[in-house]
Amino acid sequence: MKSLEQLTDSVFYIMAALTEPRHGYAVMSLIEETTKGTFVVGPASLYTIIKKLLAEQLIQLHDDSDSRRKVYVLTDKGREILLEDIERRKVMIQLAEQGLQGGQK
Amino acid sequence: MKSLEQLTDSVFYIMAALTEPRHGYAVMSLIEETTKGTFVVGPASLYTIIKKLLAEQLIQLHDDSDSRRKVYVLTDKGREILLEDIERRKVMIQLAEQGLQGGQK
DNA sequence: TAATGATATATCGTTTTATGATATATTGGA
DNA sequence: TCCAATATATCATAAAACGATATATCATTA
Repeated sequence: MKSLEQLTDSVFYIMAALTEPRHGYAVMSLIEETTKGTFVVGPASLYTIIKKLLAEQLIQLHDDSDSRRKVYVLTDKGREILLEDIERRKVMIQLAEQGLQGGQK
Repeated sequence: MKSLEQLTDSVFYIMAALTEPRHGYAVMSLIEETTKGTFVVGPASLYTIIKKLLAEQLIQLHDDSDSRRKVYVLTDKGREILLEDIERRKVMIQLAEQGLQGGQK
């Protein structure tokens, strides 16, 4: 994520999970659940990415973090970037589907 | 792409472009055009990925390749995997949008 | 016809990103 | 009290992507 122009899939999943305040472990579990185990973000990836997102101020520590759990949530900047990336991804899918249709001819 | 369970964005874009027979340079140009320069796959990434996709048999050399241009196209396996990944990505976007809506409350 | 810019493929070396393995500590049952 | 689940964290490594660069061809045009 050197420039955060585009989010990688892992980063996207994590940011999507942090549209609501959640602690790291909950983010991991949520991604695994919602993707039915298709996409797994292990602890190494998770905390590496969380560290970067904090540095980029796309997420922040939420109030009700205690010593045991650190709760994170998207910043406004984070929401904005997530929204932009959603749009990019929609176009991306559209392109692929167009291609697949065209090929059927 | 160690297991091709999920495609990275770059791989996805390239495979989407190869729903129709195209040579490498055309793939690069197409991605740049269709994403309005948002996403650029340079030659280094392109040919690295093409090499892998060939090895995994998700793309193949197309008939009308000559010495100058190598034309590639998705294999059936490639189409299948691209389709699966489109579905994954749709769910992914849905999750993010749900989160953003919920947070608005 | 020589030069130029666009087309086209390719690789080397490095950076960036992701992950497996592992460590550590806490909490809530059985 | 033992164990599984919860929870965070890092190290070392692997995988993925990319900048820079090299090389060659083709079409245009000066």
